Amino acid sequence: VMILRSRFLDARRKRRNFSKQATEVLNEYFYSHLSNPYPSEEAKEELAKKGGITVSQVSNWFGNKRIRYKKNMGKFQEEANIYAARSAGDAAQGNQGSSPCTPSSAS
Amino acid sequence: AGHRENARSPSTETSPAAQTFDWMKVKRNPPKTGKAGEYGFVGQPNTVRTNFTTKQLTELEKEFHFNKYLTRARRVEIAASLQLNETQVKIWFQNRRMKQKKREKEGLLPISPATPTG
DNA sequence: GTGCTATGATTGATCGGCGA
DNA sequence: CTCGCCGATCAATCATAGCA
Repeated sequence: VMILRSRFLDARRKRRNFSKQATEVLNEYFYSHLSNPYPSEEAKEELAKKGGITVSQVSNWFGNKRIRYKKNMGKFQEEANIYAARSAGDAAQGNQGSSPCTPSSAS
Repeated sequence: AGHRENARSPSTETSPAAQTFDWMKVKRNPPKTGKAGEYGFVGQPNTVRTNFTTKQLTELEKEFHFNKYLTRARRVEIAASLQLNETQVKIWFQNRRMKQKKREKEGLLPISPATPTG
């Protein structure tokens, strides 16, 4: 390696942390669907809108979150508890029957 | 489309907050990029993501501008020219196309979500 | 001003589904 | 049945932000 790495370093890498609001919405969904944190395209759009970020950013967030969560589950137990308590009563844990929860606010 | 798993680990249920769901156990097979002619043995899985050189990327991009899709013949030429696998060239073009699509999509409505009566 | 962790973005390559 | 493409995702890494 050495060398060559001096790419102009695409300014793209320039990033800024998401707002508290965005993180809140994302984490809420993630832990509310910890059994299957794979939001559909629609759900992503909804989350993007609520968090004031783009759909791609939502996808990136979930991608990173999933990988990092399973790589260090212990590190997220705290967060898991916090958000789990907030939604307490959603499709999250040993929920096989899956309730017909469809709070999709119809306009 | 994607995974549809939802199984939970049979054991380890003492923790109420987080079991071990199936998606957490998902593991990807190691890359079979059988990279040869560089180091080590030939045909030995690299097990690591290949790092394309600037030259290779430049050539690939140039070709991409020429045509978004490759023909078998063209692919063989490029692969040999850049010393890459045909599969790598194929995959690169696929990822490239997806990237283009994403770019077009983003530079279209991220600024004006048209939110009437928010 | 230095060192480490947290986090968003990038990207080569994989997975499953489709169609030719 | 094989092969390329698409869409989504994985997994490793880059580069920066944030904190002590």
